[in-house]
Amino acid sequence: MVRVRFAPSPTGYLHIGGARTALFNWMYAKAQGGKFILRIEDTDKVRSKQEYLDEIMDSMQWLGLSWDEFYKQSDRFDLYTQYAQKLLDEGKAYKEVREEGGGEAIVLKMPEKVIKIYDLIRDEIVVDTKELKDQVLIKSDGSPTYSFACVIDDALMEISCVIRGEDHISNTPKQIVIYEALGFKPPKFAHLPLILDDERARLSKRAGAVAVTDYRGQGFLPQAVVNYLMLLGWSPGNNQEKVVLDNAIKNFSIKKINKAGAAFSMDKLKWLNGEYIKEMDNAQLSAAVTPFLVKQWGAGCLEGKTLENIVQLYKGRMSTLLD
RNA sequence: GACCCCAUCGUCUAGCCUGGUCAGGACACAAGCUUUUCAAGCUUGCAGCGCGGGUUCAAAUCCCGCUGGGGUCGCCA
Repeated sequence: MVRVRFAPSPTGYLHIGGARTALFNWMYAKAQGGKFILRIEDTDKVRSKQEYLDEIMDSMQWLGLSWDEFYKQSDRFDLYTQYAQKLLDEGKAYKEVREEGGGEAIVLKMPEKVIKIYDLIRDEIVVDTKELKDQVLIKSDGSPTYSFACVIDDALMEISCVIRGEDHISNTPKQIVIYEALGFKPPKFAHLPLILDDERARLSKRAGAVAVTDYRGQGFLPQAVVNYLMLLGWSPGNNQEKVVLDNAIKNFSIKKINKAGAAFSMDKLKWLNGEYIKEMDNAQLSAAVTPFLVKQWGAGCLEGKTLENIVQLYKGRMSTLLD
C-alpha cells in the first residue's frame, strides 16, 4: 500500500515549492491507488500560527489537492516523549542540561557507521556518520525536534515513500540513524529538485509571487498553476505542455523526475493560464472574473449578459483573470 | 570551508538506463500571413549537449577529472 504525506509547518503561507511537493505526493498517491496524508509539523509553538494553517489548507483545497488523513504533531507530543524515554532506557540517548535557561534536552548518541539512503530519484546516497553530530531529539522545553517527530510519525503512519525537497537530503542520514535506533525500517525517499528563481537562486519573495494565494489573487486558475507546477522537474513525455490531469496521473512516475533544479518562469505560467482561460465558456469565465471586478470597481458594475459579452471580447487576450 | 546533490537552446524539457535517428517539443524572442487596430490564430526563423581526458568503429548518452551552480551544516522546520 502506497502511503505518502505532505508535511508543512504552519510558520508561513504555502509557497510554490511546497505546493509542488504536495502535488507530486498527491499525484503519486493517485497513480498508485494509495493514500495522501496531510501532516502539520507544528512542533515550534512560538512560530506556528493558526492563520498560516488555515491558509495552507485553503491553498491546497484551491489547488484540488485533497487529503485522506490529517494529523497535527502538537497532538502527539506524548508519543515523542515516550520514544525518547525508550532510547534513554536503552542507553542510546542521554540527557543534556542547557547552560542558559536550564532544562534538560534528550540527545541521541551518533553511532559510527556508513549510512546508505535509497533515493528513487538519485539512487544511492552514502554518508559516513563521522560527518554528523549527536542529535537533539527532545528540546529542553520538552518539544521534539523536527527530525525526531518526523521519523516517529513517518514510521507510525507507515509512510512508504517520503517525497520532499532536496533541501532535506542532508538530514536524511540523521533520520536514518533515528529509525535504526528506534528499530523502525526506513521508508524509501525521493528528493525533489528545488524550484529556483530566474537568477537560479532559491525562490524568494523578491522574485514576485511565492505564496499560492498570491497567484490566486493575481488571477491565475488553479488548473493552470497545477499544470505548470507539474512541468517543473517532470514531463509527461510525448511533447505535451497543456496536460490533462488524469493523463498526467496515469503517466506519473517518480523515477522520471529530474535531478536538477528548475527555474520558475512567470511567462510560461501566464501562457498556460491564457490557454485555460480560452477554453472556459463565457458564463464560467464571467463568474471567475466577477470577484476581481467587484474588488476593483465595487459590486454590481457589470453583470449578466453584458459581462458575458465583454468577457467574450476579451477572452483571447487575457492571460490572467486580472487582465 | 566541510559534506552532499546536480549539469541538453535565455527558460521548462524529450532523448541518457538498453551508445549509432539533421538533438525533438514548449515559453520567450524575431519575421511574415490574417486582422480596421490590438490580442488570439497560422507559418517561418533564432538558439543548446559547460570544459578536458578516456572507453568505442561510433558518446548528449558509459567512466574519470575540472569548472560551474545548488543544498545543508540550529535545542527552525
